[in-house]
Amino acid sequence: MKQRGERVDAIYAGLRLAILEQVLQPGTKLPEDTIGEQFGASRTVVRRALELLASEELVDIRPNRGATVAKPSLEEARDLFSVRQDVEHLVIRRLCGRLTPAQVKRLEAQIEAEERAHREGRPEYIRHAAEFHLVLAEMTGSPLLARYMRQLVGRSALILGLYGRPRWTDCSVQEHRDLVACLVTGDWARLEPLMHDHLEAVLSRAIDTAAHDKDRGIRDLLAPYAEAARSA
Amino acid sequence: MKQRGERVDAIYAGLRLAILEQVLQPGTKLPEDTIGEQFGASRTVVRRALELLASEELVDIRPNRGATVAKPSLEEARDLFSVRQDVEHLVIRRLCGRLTPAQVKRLEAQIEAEERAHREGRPEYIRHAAEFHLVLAEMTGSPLLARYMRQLVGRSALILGLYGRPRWTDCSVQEHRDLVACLVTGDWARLEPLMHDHLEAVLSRAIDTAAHDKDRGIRDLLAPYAEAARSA
DNA sequence: GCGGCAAAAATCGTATACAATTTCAGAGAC
DNA sequence: GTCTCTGAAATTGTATACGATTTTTGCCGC
Repeated sequence: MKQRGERVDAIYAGLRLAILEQVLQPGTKLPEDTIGEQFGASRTVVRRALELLASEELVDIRPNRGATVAKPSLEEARDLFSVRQDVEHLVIRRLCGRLTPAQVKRLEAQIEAEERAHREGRPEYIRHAAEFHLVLAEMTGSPLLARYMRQLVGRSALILGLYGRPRWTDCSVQEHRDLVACLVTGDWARLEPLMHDHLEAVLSRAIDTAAHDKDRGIRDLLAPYAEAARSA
Repeated sequence: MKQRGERVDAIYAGLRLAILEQVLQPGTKLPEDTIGEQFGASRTVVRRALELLASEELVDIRPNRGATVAKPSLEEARDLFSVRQDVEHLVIRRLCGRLTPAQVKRLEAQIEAEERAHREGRPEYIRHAAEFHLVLAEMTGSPLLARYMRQLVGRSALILGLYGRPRWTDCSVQEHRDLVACLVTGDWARLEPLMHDHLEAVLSRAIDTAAHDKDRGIRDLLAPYAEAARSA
């Protein structure tokens, strides 16, 4: 028997990817039996994987009612994005003007991969774009910051899948290039608003339009009742 | 049978407290059987509790070798403290000049409890002092920031227990009062260095003296060998 | 048809069983 | 005395069993 927690990791990674790629959509039930059957593992292992995902808030476990893919509210989304803004700010403050040549090369390679996928229409470009931010965090040399960023990026992806518009990363590639350029030259004055606007464009715009749509939706739903009340 | 994860929480909370109060010291082995016996629960439940603690990095789980109370290295300690500095900075930036009267009252009560415990020589004053920072984070209204702070504060306590000097919170009470005063008046210029120095005094000083001691320890250990080499 | 209710099915929470791995103690070689 | 090796004990990782809870189903009165 494979002893180590290798199995847990496999299921964890599989589910995580499925969630982030929106194969498993928010709200989907995740019964332990079914998943275990799929992966050829017992509930014990599946349970552990689900608990790991819950600790990243990618799945929601409610006592006695099982796990579902997390479905963050707009409020939670806004909280997440505001914290992410702050943490990304910390990251670039630590990196600005301090990148080694090797790091710059790594970042350029990352952007390269992103651009290629984007040009060829492959959907991985989203993952590459997200990874860019994770790589930045890792370059701070702070395991904690990297850990936080990993969670933040993961949850951001989930939320964008929920509320976002399809065209949410149109100009990501160029913006990432600009970010690296400023990081290299240490141009903090330009870097700071660049990152802020970049994230704002990708994240907040998505949920703001979602919020607008939601309001409109409610208004539409209420319209008939209002009319009835008026004519009564 | 009690169905809900209530049992897990009980064991989790119990172990967490024991670790933070240094009843269980870093490095201590935490066998699932023994703990289960103590709490009257099966390994399944204990395991889950240990995994929760591991996700906060209060215990260290190594595959097939069981769990031990975490024993962060000096490097990890420095990383933690630098991130904590940054996160505390985010917290006060969000709160400065925005506290409601109710919040101020809550903070004063917290400091009151801390002072009383301190004056009466009860060791809970450490917990109260730590809680002060957690309460601040919760007041931002950001569940994420609060979560991060909870982890950071917990791990800080663990590390201080490991490396800290006993007199580490001598002036905590007064400093906390000053912090609240600045938060109320919105005196950012004074607040920012106040918080920074407060944390620096409590956290970094502890590990810096530890690092110094450690170097001295190594030198002492090497002294005989050096002497032998010299006389050879 | 259609809400309400009871029984069945599905699913979860915990305990226990067993195999795999690690740890430890003691015997034997040197 | 110290080192190494071997087998037993301790401990973990996973599977399975079973009671408890939730969800679904099917039946009934209306």
